Amino acid sequence: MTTSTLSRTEAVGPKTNSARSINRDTLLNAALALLGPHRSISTLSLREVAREAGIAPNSFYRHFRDTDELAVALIDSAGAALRHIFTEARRNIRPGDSVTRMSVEIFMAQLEAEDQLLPLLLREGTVGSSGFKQAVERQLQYFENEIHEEMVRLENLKGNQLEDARIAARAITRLVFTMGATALDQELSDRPLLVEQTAKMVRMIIRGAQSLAILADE
Amino acid sequence: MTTSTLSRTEAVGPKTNSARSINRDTLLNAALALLGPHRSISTLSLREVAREAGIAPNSFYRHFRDTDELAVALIDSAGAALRHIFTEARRNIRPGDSVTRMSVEIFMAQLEAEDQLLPLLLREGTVGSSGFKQAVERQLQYFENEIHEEMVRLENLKGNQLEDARIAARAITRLVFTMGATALDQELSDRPLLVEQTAKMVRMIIRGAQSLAILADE
DNA sequence: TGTACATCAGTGAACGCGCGTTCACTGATGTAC
DNA sequence: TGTACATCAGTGAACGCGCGTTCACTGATGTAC
Repeated sequence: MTTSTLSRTEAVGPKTNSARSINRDTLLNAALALLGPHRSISTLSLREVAREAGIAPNSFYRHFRDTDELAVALIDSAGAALRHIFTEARRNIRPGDSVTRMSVEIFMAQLEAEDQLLPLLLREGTVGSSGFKQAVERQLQYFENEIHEEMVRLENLKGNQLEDARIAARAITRLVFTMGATALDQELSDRPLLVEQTAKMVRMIIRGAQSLAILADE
Repeated sequence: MTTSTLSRTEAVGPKTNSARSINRDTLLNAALALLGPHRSISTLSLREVAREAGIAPNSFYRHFRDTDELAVALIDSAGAALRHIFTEARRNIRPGDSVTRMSVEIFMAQLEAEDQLLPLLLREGTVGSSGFKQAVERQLQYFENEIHEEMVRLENLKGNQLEDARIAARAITRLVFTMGATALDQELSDRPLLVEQTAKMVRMIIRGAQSLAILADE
């Protein structure tokens, strides 16, 4: 996982050539530092990122073919961060409402992460080159699979059936990320409300999926 | 509502000065023509739009202060298109599943509209200037209100209660637009499946909201 | 341990380009007397 | 109906700027003999 604040040209001395201190991560962090609610990945310029990273513009090419390749790498980093959060969430699962819990955990992680990694996944997923979009879809797929797996596991225990658990998982995925992206634009004081709302939405979907499954059984 | 193909400089003769044929709509349509799945509003340049519209770059300023103002106008057009679709959908409502029906109607309208108006509402809503974002939120709010109203109306008839119908309406809104935006990037042949999935998601939410309401009653 | 060489991440200078914005202008249309 | 004037949507030329990309380069590091 990218840690978002690497040493970045840590005063090895001015103008030290070939200091070997710059690598792909340095550039990714520089890009992250430039992003924000009003700034999307696709508007980042090569020169800008290079400037932020403290290297000459043409040095960028030593690490990435172009800014699109950097964008994809950024998304993959976000995916890694996501995986990390899942692992943590699993560790603290209480039985009963763990899907909701996992989802909300992700939601909150989006809000609290000091880097802007996670929001990229949905906020930016709908615009950009096709390579970039595919990278985003790949990561969302992972989220979806995790949620699905967890739903099936829990519902097997309970003896219920879930109709189209996969569709429910997909709905949850999209909702959580959309709400997360929305929340980032809101006042800090509104966030607890949004967290609660999102949890409710997730519960509705799960409950609805169960209910429809029971109907289908009869 | 913007009709997406106005007469656009309809051969009045070459170089006819002050032909009065160019207006805000002409520029909006030019902008629309440039947009597509890989092109977001925020990347449109003033010169590009002017070129597409067939006017000199500086003439742009006669109609809009800058491209951001044009972006907001575009979103408002999308809102008008949305309202139109709602009116149509209402006209053909069958009792029983009309919220789902309305939602899916919107979803399909997104896919079929030859102009790219509707997708803008969610696809682009998460990036851009704050003025732009607010414009998007305003239009989504309208969608949400319509769905909410319809849910309450129907459920009153049925004698059920809906817990947090507003939250359910919000969830439906976000889902429908996200799925619509996703669908635009997929193969045409995959779309029927996505329509069905989206309908199911909406049903899950409605059903879940009902179910949670009944629980809360007991 | 030395020497020769390949590799690799960095450099400054330069290119042509599209951009947003400004300027002073033109000529058609609408309005007042 | 004429004349004078204001308004308004268009114009071409020019500006300075940041951009992506290229070039030939430098000098440190790693490897072979």
